[in-house]
Amino acid sequence: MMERYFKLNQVKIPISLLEFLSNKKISSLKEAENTYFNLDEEQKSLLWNMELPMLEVLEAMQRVGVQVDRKKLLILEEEMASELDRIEKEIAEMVGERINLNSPRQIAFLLYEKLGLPILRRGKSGPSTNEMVLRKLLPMHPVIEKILYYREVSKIFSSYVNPILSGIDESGKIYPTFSLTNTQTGRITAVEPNLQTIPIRGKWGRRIRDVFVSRYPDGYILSADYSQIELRVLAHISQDRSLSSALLSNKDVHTLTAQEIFGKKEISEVERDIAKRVNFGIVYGISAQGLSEQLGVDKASAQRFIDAYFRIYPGVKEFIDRTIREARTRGWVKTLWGHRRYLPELFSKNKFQRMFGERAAVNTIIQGSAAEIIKWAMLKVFSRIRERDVFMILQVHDELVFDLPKEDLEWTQEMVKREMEQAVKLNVPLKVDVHWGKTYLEAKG
DNA sequence: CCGTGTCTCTC
DNA sequence: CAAGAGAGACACGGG
Repeated sequence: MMERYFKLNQVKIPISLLEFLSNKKISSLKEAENTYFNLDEEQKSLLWNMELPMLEVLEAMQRVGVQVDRKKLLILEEEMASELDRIEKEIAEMVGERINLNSPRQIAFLLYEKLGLPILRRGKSGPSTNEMVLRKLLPMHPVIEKILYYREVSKIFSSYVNPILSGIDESGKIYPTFSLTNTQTGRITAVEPNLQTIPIRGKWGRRIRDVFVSRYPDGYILSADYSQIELRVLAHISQDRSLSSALLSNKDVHTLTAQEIFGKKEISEVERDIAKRVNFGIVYGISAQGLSEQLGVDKASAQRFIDAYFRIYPGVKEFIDRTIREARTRGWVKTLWGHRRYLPELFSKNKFQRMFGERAAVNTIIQGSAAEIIKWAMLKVFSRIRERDVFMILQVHDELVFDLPKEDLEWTQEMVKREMEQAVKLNVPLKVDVHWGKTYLEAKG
């Protein structure tokens, strides 16, 4: 699609950016002009100091592309194709017929009609066969395990192996497209391919990461990611004392939350995992319903976890209440640097819609402010690498990825860590972990 | 061909 | 049912 522009003193402003900042669809140049002059000072400052400069950074990243080891990927393609073929035959032998394993409907017929397994959950168009359900059915029939494995392999094969192979140019690179204006929260998105969702767990997923390499013969891929950036933003905005002091002293927040929730010092892996999910839940705008699903416990127990959380972190509770109150009166929320999200859902007749609006209000402030911090960091880092052989190749929400010659390794890791950690000043420190290696897989620690 | 639903991957 | 933000493959049904 052609990008539309609004011209102001020789500067071409993409209309998408005006739409993004004003949360409004713009259909004519006249409307763009009105919208621009109706932006408040904070939003104009965002446009000129953040979004327009970011456009240049993203355009540079798109031109630079990402180097792929084509030979490695071709080997992987063959291995996966024969693996898929093997599983398909095994399943056919087991159940006596060939079915399309990509079809949820055919899977459902096999499991619930033919094999008579219990229906644990229904969707809009029939019984569910999603991963959660299948895991519960695992002990009841040996074919379940194979279906799950088929899905794991075929997902990666069709989403990554084929698209990446067909996207490679003569120099062995792929060129994802980044968008600044696609999300409600200010995050950046990537398409064709979506390199923000490259698998990380599982053996086949790791093999995909292993095909992304440096463009320099002896070069490195370097990855720098913020540690707990959303919790740090939450601590900063809410000013909650326990959360802030935990992050100040670099404690493991999930363990600390677990210690407080369960009221003891020694925390098991399971207990820490529960606390971790509660911490995430807060960032997502928690509900007892949602948390109970995540944890596999009843709603009352989930509610008890939430209550316990708010007793330990009362500042967070106040932040959430204040946010929803303000959102209801103004109809919108804003991030630390002033990006707005309008929330008409808050005034819906539908209860779920209203609750959704409340969760989105909380989440947008946290996720959106974190997105702004990374943008500031990208701008600073970009200005320092623009005359060098170091390339910024990806942004994955809390992570920046670089491709660099061997001799720039020390300079880059030191510079990136400093610029990211000092990008903005919060009430709690920002922490960045840096890893590097010959491939993107190695660069993830 | 296109929209909708399901599923699965990321942060 | 339904925890936030996304991309995208695939099946399927309507046109």
